[in-house]
Amino acid sequence: MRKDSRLSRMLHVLIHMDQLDAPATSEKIATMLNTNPVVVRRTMAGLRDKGYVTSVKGHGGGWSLAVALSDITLLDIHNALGESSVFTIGLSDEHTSCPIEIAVNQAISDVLIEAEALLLERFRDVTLDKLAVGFADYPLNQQTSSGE
Amino acid sequence: MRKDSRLSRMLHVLIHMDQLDAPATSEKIATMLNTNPVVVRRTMAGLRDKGYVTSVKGHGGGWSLAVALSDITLLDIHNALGESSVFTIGLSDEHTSCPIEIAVNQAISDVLIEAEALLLERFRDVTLDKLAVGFADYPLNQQTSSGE
DNA sequence: CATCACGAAACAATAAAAGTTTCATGAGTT
DNA sequence: AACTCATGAAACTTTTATTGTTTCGTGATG
Repeated sequence: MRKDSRLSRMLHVLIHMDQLDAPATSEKIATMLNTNPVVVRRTMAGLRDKGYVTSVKGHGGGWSLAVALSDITLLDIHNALGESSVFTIGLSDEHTSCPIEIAVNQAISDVLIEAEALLLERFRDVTLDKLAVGFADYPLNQQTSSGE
Repeated sequence: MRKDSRLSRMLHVLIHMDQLDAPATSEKIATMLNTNPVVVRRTMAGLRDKGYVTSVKGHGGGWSLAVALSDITLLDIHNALGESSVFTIGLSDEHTSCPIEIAVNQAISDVLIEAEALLLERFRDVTLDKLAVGFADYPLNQQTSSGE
C-alpha cells in the first residue's frame, strides 16, 4: 500500500522556510523535494487555506510562513493536508446487516479509534520549533545524494 | 488513499467457517465477499501458511479452520495478512543527511511506533470467539443488499 | 510592458491492487 | 480408468488513486 510522505515533506519545507529571508518559489521547493511545482502548489494550497503560509505572485513572490513555528503543531499540518484516515486498515461493507460483520467491524473500529486518538494527541504535543535544531548551514536547495 | 479491508473480510469469513460442517470453497467465499476465487486463494494462502486454516483439493474440498476461534486473535490474522504498516503516513527520504529531515522523521516515527504498539496490543487482546455472537441463522452466502 | 510566479483546469503517466485467464495437480465419484 | 471438482501457480489485463505535465490566465514587480 502506498505511503503518503506529504506530512514529513511539508514539515521539512516549513522549517527550512523559517530560515529564509525571501519567499520560496514552488519551483525551488519542488527541486528540494524531487517533485514538480504543480504538486507543491496543490499541497501548499491546503496550508495556505488554514493560514499557516501565504503565497505571493510575481517577481520576488513565492511561499512564506504566516505564523511562528512555535505556533504550529504536527497535528495542524496533518489536518491541513486533509488525510482522510491515518490507517491503511479499512472495514468491510458487503453484509452490513450481518451480525458477524457488525461485530468484527466494531472490534476493529474500536481499536482504530483508540490508536488514532493517541496519535493525534501526540501530534498535538509537538510544535515545529522543537524540530528546528542543529540545522546550521544546511542549504534549502541542496540535492539528495540518494537520488538517481 | 486506498483502504485494505482484508482484515475485516477475513475475520468475517473465518467466523462463518466455524459454523459450517463442510469446507468452504474459494468460489463460495468469493461470492460472499463480492470478489473472485483467485483473490480468495491469494489471501487465504497467507492464513494457511501460518496454520490457521487448511485447504483441501478436489471433491468436497475447500477451506476449513485449523484451530479454534478462541485460539486466534485479531493480531494473528493481521500478521498473517502481511501488511507492511498500518499507517498511510510515511517518511521522506530526499535528504537523509539533513538534520531537519532527520528530526522531522524521528518525531513522526516516534508517534507512529507508539500508536502502532497500542493498536497491536489491542488486537492481541481480542480472540475471534468473542466476535462470534448473535449470528444465529445468518447464511454464509447471503447477498448484500447494498451492492449494485 | 516584459518577466516572474502563483492559480486553475485538463490531460497523461505511473504504480499498486484487484481481477482474469489458463493450465497443472490432486482428490473424490462413478 | 475416466470424470468432475477444487486448489496451486503463473502470466496477463483492468482498475483506480496519485503524481506529473501542459497550457493558459492573472497579478505583481521592475
